[in-house]
Amino acid sequence: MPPIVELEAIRKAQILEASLKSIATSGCANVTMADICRSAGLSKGGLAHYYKSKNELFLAVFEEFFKRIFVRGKLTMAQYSDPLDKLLSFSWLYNADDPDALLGYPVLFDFMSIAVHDPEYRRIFHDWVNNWLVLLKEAVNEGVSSGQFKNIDADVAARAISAVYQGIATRWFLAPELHSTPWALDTLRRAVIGLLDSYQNQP
Amino acid sequence: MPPIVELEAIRKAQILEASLKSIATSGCANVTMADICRSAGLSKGGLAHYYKSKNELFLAVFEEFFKRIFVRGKLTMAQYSDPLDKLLSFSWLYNADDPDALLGYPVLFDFMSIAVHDPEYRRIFHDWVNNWLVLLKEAVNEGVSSGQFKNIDADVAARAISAVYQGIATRWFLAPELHSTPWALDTLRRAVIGLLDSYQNQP
DNA sequence: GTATAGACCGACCGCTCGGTCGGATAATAG
DNA sequence: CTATTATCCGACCGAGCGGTCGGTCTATAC
Repeated sequence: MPPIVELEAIRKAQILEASLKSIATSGCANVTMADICRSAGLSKGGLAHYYKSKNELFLAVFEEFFKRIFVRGKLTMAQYSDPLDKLLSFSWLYNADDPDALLGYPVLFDFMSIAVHDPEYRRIFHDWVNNWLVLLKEAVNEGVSSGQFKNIDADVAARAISAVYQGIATRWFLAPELHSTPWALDTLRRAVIGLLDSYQNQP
Repeated sequence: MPPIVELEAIRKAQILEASLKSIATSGCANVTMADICRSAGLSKGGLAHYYKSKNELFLAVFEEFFKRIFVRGKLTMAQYSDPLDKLLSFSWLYNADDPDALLGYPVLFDFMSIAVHDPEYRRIFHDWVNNWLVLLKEAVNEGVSSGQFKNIDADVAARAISAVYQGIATRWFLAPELHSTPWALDTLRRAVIGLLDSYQNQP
């Protein structure tokens, strides 16, 4: 019997954290179970006790990661009351000193490249994006209710804003020599405001 | 001695095309040399005669692919005379029936996930993006010269437009249930126009 | 004719990695 | 105390892969 009741939860958290770091450092294709064991401070058998296969482990890692990032985004957004501020509240995604960003992008790029060929991964991506869309949609609708935004289809606008975030992020992270953080923040703001204006003026 | 003088060029093209298809189908991490040999109609030794290692082959595949896509974009853009039309001329990127798009996105996602961990891949990505930026910049500058656009920093605007293309593309390809082609085209247009307006009104 | 060299083949080698399995340890149950 | 069960270890297995290498074939050179 386990000496600690929550041992399983603790171990799984250890393993997931170690896996996340390993994946972010080396990339999914290069990470071995041995790497993760070393990073987690467990043996092969010990790890196998909690996750039966590499695929099962990786799926858990990605789900956990997406959940974490989403929760953070939700909390950050909740700190703002103005709808536009809410829509622009994800600027920590373009902060080179942010540990979530530094870990997150390598993991996200790896994830997407697998999702191209794996329906289960694509489903996770779909659900994750959908969560963001719901969040953004709420902010847009707040603006519509308050009269700050007019005649905006919140669905369409949320999709657009979310996609812009992702595009800027991709460039900012993979080609930083060409895309500075100030550029990213300025572009985000202009694009979001430009889109909102567009929806209001040409519904 | 070779019976055909350009045999090497022909074989290399065969191999690159076969590799591209294999990568797009299975993903870099899953493609084996044996797969590519089968697809190219060559033996292992025959392939090794032209490309010494898997890494060398893959680098050649990606360079060739990026070149091809860029050339197409350049030619397509040249068919338009209006600067705004030029900036919006890459809509074939959101055409689900386009073979370049269908092959291209899997390859691009794979490439980016490798680029995260490989400086040489990142350099190739950097150069590729830069080519697009030059192209877009020219179009913006045409608009500035003609007076159609005013007070626009072509550098900044080109980066923004290019990033928006990429963001929409990512969503459109990986979560098509949430992001239809009409949405992609409409969002692209609104974002580009919105950005141009923003730069003109708040330089 | 013979010699030479490019083009290509495919069996083989060596290595890596994911997964397994018998066993050790320790805490609890009875 | 013994029996049981969760936890964890690490040696081992087997499959798959990239790359090699001796050999074959063919066309050119002489």
